[in-house]
Amino acid sequence: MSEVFYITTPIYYVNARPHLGHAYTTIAADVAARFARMQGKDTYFLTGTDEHGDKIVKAAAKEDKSPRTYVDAISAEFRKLWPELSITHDQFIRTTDPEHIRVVQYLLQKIYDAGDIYFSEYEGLYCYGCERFYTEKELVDGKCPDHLTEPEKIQEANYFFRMGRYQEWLVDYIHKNQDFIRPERYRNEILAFLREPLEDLCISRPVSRLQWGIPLPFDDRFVTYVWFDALTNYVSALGYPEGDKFTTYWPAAQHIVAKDIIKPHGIYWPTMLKAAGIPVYTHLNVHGYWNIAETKMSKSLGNVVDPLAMKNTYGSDTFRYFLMREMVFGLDASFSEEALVTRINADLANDIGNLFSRVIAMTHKYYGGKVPAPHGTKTASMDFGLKAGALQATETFEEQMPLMAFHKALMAVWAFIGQLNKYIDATAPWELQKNGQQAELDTVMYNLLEGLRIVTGLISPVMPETSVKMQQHLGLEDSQPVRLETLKQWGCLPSGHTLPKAIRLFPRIETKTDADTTPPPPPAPRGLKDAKPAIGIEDVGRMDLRVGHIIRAEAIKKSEKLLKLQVSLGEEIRQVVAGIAQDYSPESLIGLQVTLVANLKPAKLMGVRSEGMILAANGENGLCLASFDRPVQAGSIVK
RNA sequence: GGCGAUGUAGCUCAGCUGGUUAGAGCAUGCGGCUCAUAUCCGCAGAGUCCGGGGUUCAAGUCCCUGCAUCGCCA
Repeated sequence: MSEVFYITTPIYYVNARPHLGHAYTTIAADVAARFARMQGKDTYFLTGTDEHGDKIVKAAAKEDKSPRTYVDAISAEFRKLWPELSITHDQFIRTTDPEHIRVVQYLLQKIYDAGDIYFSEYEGLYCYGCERFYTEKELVDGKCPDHLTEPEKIQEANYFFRMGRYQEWLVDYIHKNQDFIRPERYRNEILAFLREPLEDLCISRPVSRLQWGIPLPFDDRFVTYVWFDALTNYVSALGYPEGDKFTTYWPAAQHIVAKDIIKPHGIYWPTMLKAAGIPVYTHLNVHGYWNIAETKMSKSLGNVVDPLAMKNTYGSDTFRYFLMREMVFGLDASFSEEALVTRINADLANDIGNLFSRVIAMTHKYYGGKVPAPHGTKTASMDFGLKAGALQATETFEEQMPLMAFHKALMAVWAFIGQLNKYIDATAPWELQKNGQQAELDTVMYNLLEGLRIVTGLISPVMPETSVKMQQHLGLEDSQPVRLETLKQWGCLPSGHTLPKAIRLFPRIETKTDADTTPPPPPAPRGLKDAKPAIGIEDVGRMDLRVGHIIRAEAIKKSEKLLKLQVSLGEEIRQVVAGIAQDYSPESLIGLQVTLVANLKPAKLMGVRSEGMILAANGENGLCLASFDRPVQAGSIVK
C-alpha cells in the first residue's frame, strides 16, 4: 500500500449555493481522507470553487454585481459551510487564484507547443439568447428549443484540443486498469462512449463573447473555456509542475465526482494529462444522485435540502452518518427527513447510543467509574466470540473503506455493535454482580469497554465529533488520532482510571405518528415569544380583511365576555359576536372603525350567529381593538 | 432508435464463479431481561426471487424472450 493519499472533490461551480449534492461529495471525500489518515497515510485533501464562465457573468448581472464580487460571495458560502460539516480539507482552491491561473496558462502553452492545440474556423448555428451554438439535431423545427427563435448562421474561430489523438490510448488504459473508473457501471459507460470516434475538444471562447475567463497564453483574443480551466485545479493546487506537493501527492491522486460529470473527468482529464505528459490519476470514484423524497416532513423544504439547516437541526455527525450509511456509493439514493430520523433513532440512539450509555453506567455502578482489569485465561469463557467479532469488523471496514463502500463498512461496524448488545444479554453483568462472580464481572465489563474503544475508532472517519466524545468518556487520550492498527489489537484500553459519567450521545427524536397529518411547523422566522410557524404571502392573501364600522352593539345575555355587533361593510351589514365585553361597553363602540376578518366561516357563539371576527390586540391592560388613525370607508380592503 | 443496468418480504436493499428449508435492517405481532436513551435480547408472520420459455441432476443465480423502471448515447 502506498503511504500517500490525495483525494479531491470537484470544484463547485458558484452559480448556485451549496446543496445536498455538494455536501455528500465533500463529506465522502472527507471520510476517505480521515480514513487514510487513520491508516497512517500522508494525506492531502482538496476542494474548492470553479468561478469562470458565462453563467457566472449572467448570475452576477442578475444580482447587479460584478463577477468578482459575486464569486467572492458564493465561494465564501462554500468555505464557511465545510467547517460546519467537520470537513478537514487541506486546501480550498479557487479558479480565480493567481497561482491557478498561471498553471492553466502553463499547461495550455505546454500542450500548444506540443502541437495538440490547434486553431480552427467553423460555421455554426448560433442562438444569441442562449449564447451558444446548436447542432441541427438539437433544434426543434429549426428553432432554438429554449427561445423558439431561429438561430443565426455565424462564423467563429476557436482553439481545439486534439483529444481524439488519445482515444486509443485511453481505451487501452481503461482496459488495463480495471478499477480506474469505479464502480464498474460508470467504467462501462465511458467505454461505451469511447466506442464512437472521439471529437476534439473546443477549449476557448472569443473575448467578444466572454471576458470572465483565463486568457490563452498564445492568443489574448481568447479565454479558455470551462473544463480546461476547471480540471487543471487538481494539479495547480499542488503547485504543478515543480511543487513539492505535486511530486509527493499526485502519484496517489483520486477524484470523487457525481455521475453527471464523468465525461470530463473520465475522458477530457486523462487525455489532457496524457498530452501534458503527466501521469494519470489512480481512481475516479463516481457516485449517484440524491433524490429528494416529497414527504410530509420535507414538503416545506421544497426541492432543495440545505445542508446547513440539516446540520443545525440534527447535528453534523448525524447528518454525515445518514449520508454515508444510506447511499450505496455509485447508486442513487433518496433523501427524506423521515429516513434520517429513522436512522438516528434506530442506529444511533438505540444501538450505539444506548450501548454506550448502559456500559458506562454499569462501570459507574459496579466500579465507581474505574475501568476494571480483565482476568485473562481465568475467565476465557466470557469471550463469546467478541474478540473475533471486533477483528472481523475492523478487517471488513479496512477492506471496504478504500473502495468507497461506506455503507458496507458501516454495516460491519454495526454488526459488531449488535454483538456487543447481545454480549451484555448473554453475560448479564447484573447477575454476575449479584452472584459475587467478581472475576467474570471484571472481564465482561473490561471487554465491553474495550469493544467500545474499537467502535469509537471505527466510527471516527464518519462521526468525528462523537468519536472524540466517546474517547473522552472511555478515558482515552483524545489528542492522539485514532490509528487503524490499534483497533486490530485487543486489550489496548488501560485499566484503573476513572471514567466521566455517561452522556446521551444521540437523543431520540420523537416522531409524531398517524393522527398527525399536518406537517410539523417550520421554524419561526424570529425569536418572538409564542411565535407561530412561518407562512407565505399566499397564506396572508387568503384572509379577507376589511374595514368595518360598528353601527350597533349589545350585550349577550348570560355572557360575560361576548357582545353582539352589527358591523357595516358599506354594501352589507354583518352580525359579529366579539369577546370584548370586559374591555368595551356597547355604547362606547358605536361608530368605531375596526378590522374585520370578512371571510371567516360563520359560527354560532352562545347561540348567536357570528359572520366574521374583529381583530384586537391582547395587551397588558386588556383588549384593544385594531382601528385606523383616519376615517376609512367601510368595506375597504385591509392588506 | 442503439448500448447498458435494474426488477428479491409492507419499505430499503444483501445474495460471489448455479448446489442444503432465499437473507439483513426498518416496520408489524408475541415473549424475555432490567444494566441502559420506553432502550436491549429472542421468536414469529409474511416473498409465484417481474412474466414466459430453455439449459442442467440442480437456477434468484446461466441462455432466449416479453414487460416495467432508470441511465448513457443518438
